[in-house]
Amino acid sequence: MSERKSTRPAARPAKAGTAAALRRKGATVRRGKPAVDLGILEDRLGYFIRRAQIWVFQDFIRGLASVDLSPAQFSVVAVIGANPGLSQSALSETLGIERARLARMLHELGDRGLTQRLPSPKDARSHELHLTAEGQKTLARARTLSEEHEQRLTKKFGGERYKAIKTILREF
Amino acid sequence: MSERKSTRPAARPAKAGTAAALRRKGATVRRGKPAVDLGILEDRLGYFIRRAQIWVFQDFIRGLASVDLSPAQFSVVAVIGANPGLSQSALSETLGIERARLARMLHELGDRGLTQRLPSPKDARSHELHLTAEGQKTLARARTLSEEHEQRLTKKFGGERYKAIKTILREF
DNA sequence: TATTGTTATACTCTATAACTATA
DNA sequence: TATAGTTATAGAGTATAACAATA
Repeated sequence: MSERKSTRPAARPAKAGTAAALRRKGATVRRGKPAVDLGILEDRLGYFIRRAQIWVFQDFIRGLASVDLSPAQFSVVAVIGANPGLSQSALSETLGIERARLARMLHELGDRGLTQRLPSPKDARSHELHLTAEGQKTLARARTLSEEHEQRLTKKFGGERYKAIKTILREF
Repeated sequence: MSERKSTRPAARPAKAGTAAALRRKGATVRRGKPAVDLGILEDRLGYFIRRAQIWVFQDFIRGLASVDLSPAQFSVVAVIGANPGLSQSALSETLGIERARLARMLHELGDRGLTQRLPSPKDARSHELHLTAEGQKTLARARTLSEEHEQRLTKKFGGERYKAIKTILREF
C-alpha cells in the first residue's frame, strides 16, 4: 500500500507507526504517534478489495507503460486476440464495458493501428473485430510485461495466498 | 458477476454457455454457442479483483442508498467517527484520497450537516474534523446497512472463502 | 419493434498545478 | 522552505439518452 500514489509516503522517509505501516502488519495497536483507527472499515471486505485493486492497477499501469495500454485497453486487445471476428456488443457484454465507451476505445485503438473493424458478412449493422499485425505484436509484448506484473503480485501476496485468492475470485 | 450492470444479463433469462457462466465454473470449454474466450485475462488476478470490486461496490451503493453515502463518503464518515479531531491531511493519507478531492467531499458532507470543521488550537492552518449529532446518527444507520451488505457478501463468497479472502487482503 | 453502433451530456474520480496562510 | 487547505483544470471512467441503419 505504500506506493498508492506518486505524491504520497513512498517518496518520504518511512515513518514507523503510520496508518499505512500498521495496515501492512494488519495490526490495530496504537503506538506513541497518532495512528489512525479505521473504525468499522476494518471489518469491511470491500475496503480491502478496493485498496488491493488500486495497488494492482497501479503496478499494472507502470509495468505496461512501454506498450501504453491501460488495464481496460489491455483487456480489449486480449479478448479480441483470443476471439478474432468478435462483435462490439459481444465484447462489451463480456468485459462489462459500456457500448458507448467501447466505441470510443476502439476508435482510439484503431487510430493507433492496433485493431481493425471489418464489415460483418452476416449482419450489416455489425463489425468484426480483429487485431492488426501490429496489434498482435503489441499483445505479445503486453503478455510478457503482464506476466512480470503477475510475478510481482505473486511475490507481494506470497505464492500460497496468491493462488488462494485467485481461485476464490475466479469462481466468484 | 451476473448483476454487474443494471442493463445487463441479470434482467434477461439466463443463457447456458455464456462467458459469464463459463467464468463462474472456471472453465474454458466451448459449447454450441459463441462463448467468448477471456484469453490471457483468465490468468490475470487483477482482472478478477476488478470484477469483484465492481460487484461489491454496486451492492454497497444499493445497500446504502437510503443514507446516500458512496463508498468513499462512508469511509470518510467512518474514520472521522473513529478519530474525532482528525486533520484533513491525516484523513487524506489514511484513506488515500487526494487532499483536493477530500476538501470538496468535506464541504459537501458539511453542507449536508454530517461533518464539522473546528479550528485546531495547535495549528492555525489545520482543522479538527468531527461528526455532528446527525453525522453520528447517519454513521450508526450506515453501520447497520453495511453489516447487511457484508452479510450478502459472505453469502455470495461462502463463509469459508469470505474469511480467507478477508484475512489475505487485510494483510496485503 | 429490437439491436448495433454512434454521438452527446453529465457526473464521479484521479492527477496536477498553483495559490493562501500559516509554520 | 515546508505544510494545510483551497481552487481550478484536464483526463479517465460510468451512466444515460437519443439517433441512424439494419434486422
